[in-house]
Amino acid sequence: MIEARHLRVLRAVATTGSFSAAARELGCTQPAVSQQMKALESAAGTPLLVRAGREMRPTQAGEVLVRHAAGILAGLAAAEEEVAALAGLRAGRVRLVSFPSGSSTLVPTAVAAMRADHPGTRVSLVEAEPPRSVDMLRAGDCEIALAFRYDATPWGYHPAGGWGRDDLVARPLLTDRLVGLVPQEHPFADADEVGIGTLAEEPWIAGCPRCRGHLVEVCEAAGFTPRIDFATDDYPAVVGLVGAGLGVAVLPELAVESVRPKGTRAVRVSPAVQREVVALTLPDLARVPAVAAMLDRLEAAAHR
Amino acid sequence: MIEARHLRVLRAVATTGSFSAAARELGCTQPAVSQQMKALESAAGTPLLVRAGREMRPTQAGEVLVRHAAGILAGLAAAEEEVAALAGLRAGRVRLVSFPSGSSTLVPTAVAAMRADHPGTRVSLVEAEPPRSVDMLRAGDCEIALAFRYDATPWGYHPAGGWGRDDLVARPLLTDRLVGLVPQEHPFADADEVGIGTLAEEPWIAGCPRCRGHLVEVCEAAGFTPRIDFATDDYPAVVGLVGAGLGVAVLPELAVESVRPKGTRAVRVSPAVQREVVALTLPDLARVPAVAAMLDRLEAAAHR
DNA sequence: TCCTCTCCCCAAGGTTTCCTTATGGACGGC
DNA sequence: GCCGTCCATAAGGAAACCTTGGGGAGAGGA
Repeated sequence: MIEARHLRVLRAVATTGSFSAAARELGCTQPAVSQQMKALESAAGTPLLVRAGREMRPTQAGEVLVRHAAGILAGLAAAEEEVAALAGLRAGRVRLVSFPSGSSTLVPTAVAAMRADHPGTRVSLVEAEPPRSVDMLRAGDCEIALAFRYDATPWGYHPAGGWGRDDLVARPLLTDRLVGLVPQEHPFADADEVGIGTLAEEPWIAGCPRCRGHLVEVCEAAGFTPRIDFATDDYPAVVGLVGAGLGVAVLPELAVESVRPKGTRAVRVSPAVQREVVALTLPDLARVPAVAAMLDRLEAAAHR
Repeated sequence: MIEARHLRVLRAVATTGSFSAAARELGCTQPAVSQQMKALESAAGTPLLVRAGREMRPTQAGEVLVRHAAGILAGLAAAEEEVAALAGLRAGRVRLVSFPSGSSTLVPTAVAAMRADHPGTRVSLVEAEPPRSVDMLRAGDCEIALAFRYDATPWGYHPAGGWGRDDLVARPLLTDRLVGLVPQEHPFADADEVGIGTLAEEPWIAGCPRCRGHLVEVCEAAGFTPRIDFATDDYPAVVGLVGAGLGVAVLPELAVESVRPKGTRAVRVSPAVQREVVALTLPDLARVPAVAAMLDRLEAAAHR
C-alpha cells in the first residue's frame, strides 16, 4: 500500500536527483531516504530509480509515480490547508439555534464579536425552542443551541414522550431575572417590589408556551390560578398589550431591555423568578475551534 | 502530517457511520480504527467526527477531509494500478538500441515474442554502436543495448578517451562465428576451410569500423596486412561486392543468414574468429519487469 | 596518478508507531 | 430488565522507522 510519505520522499529524490539532497530537503538522514525508497520499490513491485553512477533517474514506473505524486500531494496539501483554516479560525461555519426573540441582545453581540475577531468564520441563526433545538443538535443540523429553562428538567425533555439522553454540554450564560410589567398608571407601577399574590385578580398576558406553563406553576404555588387573556411569544406584542392596560405580565429582563417599554413600568416581583439561559452543544463539537470560539463570545456577551 | 492510511480509515468511517463497521471493511479491529481517528484528529487540530449517541457524523473539518479523500485516494489507486500494470507487464516500454544490421534476425524474433506474450508492452528500436549505445544506456535514452565485441575490452571503451565505468549487466546472447565469403567462382569456393593466410593477396571488403579493425588485427597476427579496397557496414553491399568478384570478406554468420548470398560462397576460416553478442543494461533496469522479459526473449531468440 | 570529497549501501541499535487482545461503560432493542 | 452492539481505554507485543557508524565506489582536482 503506497503511502503519502513514500511519495514525498520519491518526489524529493526525483527533483533533487540524489538521496542525500532529498534527505536534506526532508530534514532526515540519507539512510532514511534509502529505506523509504526501498520500501516503495518493494510495494510497487518494480524498480523506480536507476542508479546510473551518481545520477538518480526515475524509471518508467518511477515517472508514473512522480507524475501522480504531484496531484496527490497537492490534494493532500490543499486538504491540510483547508483543515488548518478551520482549526485556525480562518474559516468555519457555526450554525446557531436560539429560542425565539430570547436572545435579541446576546446573539447579535456575540456574532459581532465573532465576526470582528475571526472574519473568515460565518455564523448562521435559526430560531427554535427545546426540545426541537436539541433534536436539531443531535441530528447535526446545528452546532450550538441556545436554550433556557426555569427548573432542572433535562434539556432533552420532550413534553409528550420522555427524555432524550442528557449527554449535552451546557455552557451557562446567564440567569435571567423575570420582572413584572404593569401599565404605567397601574397602582403598583411605582412599587419597588410586588408579591405575585397581589396580582391574583389581574388579567394576565403570557409569553411562549413554556413561559406560560411556568407562570401558571408559580402562581399556583402562590395560591391562585392566573386568568390568562392573551398568550403570545412576541415580546413587543406583550409590551403593547400591557401598555394598553389590558393586563399584567412577567417576562425576562433581557426581553424588557430589548423592547421599548412605552406605557409600561417594570417592577420586581416576589418570590424572585429567574430562568437559566445556556448554550448547548455536543461534547465533540465543543472542541471544534469555531464552536468553542462562538461559545466564548456568547459567554462574554452574557457577562458584559 | 496526514497520511493516506488516515484518509482510508476516515472514509470508511464516514461511509459506514461506525467504527466497528469501518474496521470490518478495512480488515482490522475496532480499536485500530479508534486510534487512527484519534491520531488524525490530533494531526488536524480539530475534531473530525461527532459521536452523537450511536451515530458517527463528520464535522465540517471531517467533511472537508472526506471530500478531499475521494480525490486523493482515487489518485493513489490510479497510480498503484498504473504501476501494477507496469509490474505485471500489461504495460511498459522498452527502448532497445542495437548495432546496425547486426540483429536482423535476433531483434525481430524477440520483439515478436514479446508482443505475443505481453501485448500491452511496446518495444522501440534505434541503431547505434558502442560506445554510443552504452552512453545512451547511461544517459537513460534506452533500457537495453545490444552490442558485440571481438575481445574482452570493456563495453564502455571509448577509442579516444579511456573507459567508462564497467558497472553494466551483460546478458550473453550468442557467440557468432565469422565466416569467409568468396565469389562462387573463387578457387576456394568449395573448400571446407581456408587458412586466413591464404587470402593474404586478395582484395578485402571490410565491414564496420570495429569489424575492420579486428580484421586487420587477425590478419596481422597471421603475418600480413590486408588490402582493403572497400569498407561499408551495409552487409548486403558487402555481399554484392563479393558476388561481383571484387574481393573477399569475413563477416558474421548472422549477417550471412539474413542476406541472400547470391554469387558468393561461405567458407570456414581458420583460425576460428568469433564475436560475442550480448545485451547490455543497467543493474537496476535488469529488474524492471518489461526489461527482464525482453532480455529473456532476446536470449530465447539467440538460443533458437 | 593520487588524494579527497561525495554519494550510496549495509548493519545494528533504539525509539516510536501501530495493531491486537482484554475489559469496562453506555446506549438501544426486545 | 436483559442482552447485544458500539466505543474508549489500557497493556502487551510486533512492526516500522530513524539514527549512528562503517565501507566501497566514482568524480574532480592537485
